Order: sequence, then C-alpha cells, then structure tokens
Amino acid sequence: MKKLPLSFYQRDDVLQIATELLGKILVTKWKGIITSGRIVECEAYDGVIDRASHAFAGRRTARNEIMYAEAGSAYVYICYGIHHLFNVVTNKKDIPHAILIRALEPLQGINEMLRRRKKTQLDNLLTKGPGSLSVALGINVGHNGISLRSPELFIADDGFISENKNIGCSSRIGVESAGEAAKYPYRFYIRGNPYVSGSPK
DNA sequence: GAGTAGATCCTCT
DNA sequence: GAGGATCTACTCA
Repeated sequence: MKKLPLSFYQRDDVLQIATELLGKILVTKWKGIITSGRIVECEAYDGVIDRASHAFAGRRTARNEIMYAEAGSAYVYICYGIHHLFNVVTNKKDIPHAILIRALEPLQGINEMLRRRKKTQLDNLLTKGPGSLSVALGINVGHNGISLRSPELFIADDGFISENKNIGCSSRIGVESAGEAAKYPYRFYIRGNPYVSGSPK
C-alpha cells in the first residue's frame, strides 16, 4: 500500500481523478490510532464553471481559500452548522477543483470509528455520507489545508483492481438549488457496495 | 420501509 | 438575515 503521488492530484480532469479515487484507501492516524476506509463514493466539483461549487465564478473567500491551493490538500468545512465535509483539492494552484468524499467502506480501526460515532455495532451507516465518515475518521475543520501525503492523513493505493470497480454515475446529492449544475453527472460510486449513500441505481 | 421535520452555526450578502 | 455539497429520529403504514 503506497501513498498516491502528487501527480495524481495535479491533473486537469477532475472527473477522471474522481473515478480513479474510487477503491483507494483514506487513512487517518491521530495519536497513533489508525482508522481507514476504502473510498466507495465521491463527487467532483468543477471549479469556477460549476454552480454547485463554492468557487463558482471565481468566488474566493477565507472559507474556500484552500480550493485554490496546491493539489493534494485537504479542504474541510462545516455544512449546516454540524457536519464536517472532507474534500480533496485537485489540479494546479489557483484552479479550485475539488472532490467531495461521500462514503467509505470501513477497513481498519472499526472499533475506534464505532466509538467516535457513538455506536455499539457495525452497520453500513458507519461511514455512509460525508458528515458521518468525517466523524468516523476523526476529521474536523482543524485539518483544513493539510497535505494528503502527511503522516496523519493520507490516501493510498493498495492495488484494488480497477476493472472490478463497476463504477456507477449519477447527479450529485444535496445541490438541487444549483440550477443546471444540479443535473451534472458528477457523482461516482462503486455499484452494489452497501456503504454507498443514497438509493443504489 | 418511506417520508418528513428538526437540529444548529458559520459564512456571505 | 438567510441559507447551506447533511444526518437522525420519529411518525405512519
């Protein structure tokens, strides 16, 4: 299992990167405690031309500044006052592409994830949905801007065979008010995986 | 099992 | 002052 190189994140095609992120492993290691999960669902946000993106039309504020930073950074922000959403920043500096990680399949540290989620038994809701997986992996806004190749938080490839992914594609979730952009087929997921959020298609 | 409402607070207008 | 890249519990069937 090895960390993804920066060149993985620095490419132009955010949709391509999003599909390739499926099957990769997101790992956090806070205070020596490792938790990890395989990425089974994500959504691409296509920078300034995507109305659903925080950076639509070049908006640049203190909150979304990280979207304009170097590829391979983590963009974490709070939604609805409660949920911490974890994004991967891609493309070159000053091009605000990002990919929202929406669901994981738990791998390591399941007991710790259960404790963080205040659950007693593993079910397929543990890391389903962007707010839930952030809690399970211990991610919060304090991690905004850190590198995805740091010792505490990184994305790795364990050789998951891409041909077996069986990738599904649909419109994004929770962006109904974004007009035309709400219809873009920018959500990608692994078909049949029980940890994918929303209704399976 | 499906549908709905409430939680809760930071950010930008 | 409004609204948001959501989750959960509760109702009803």
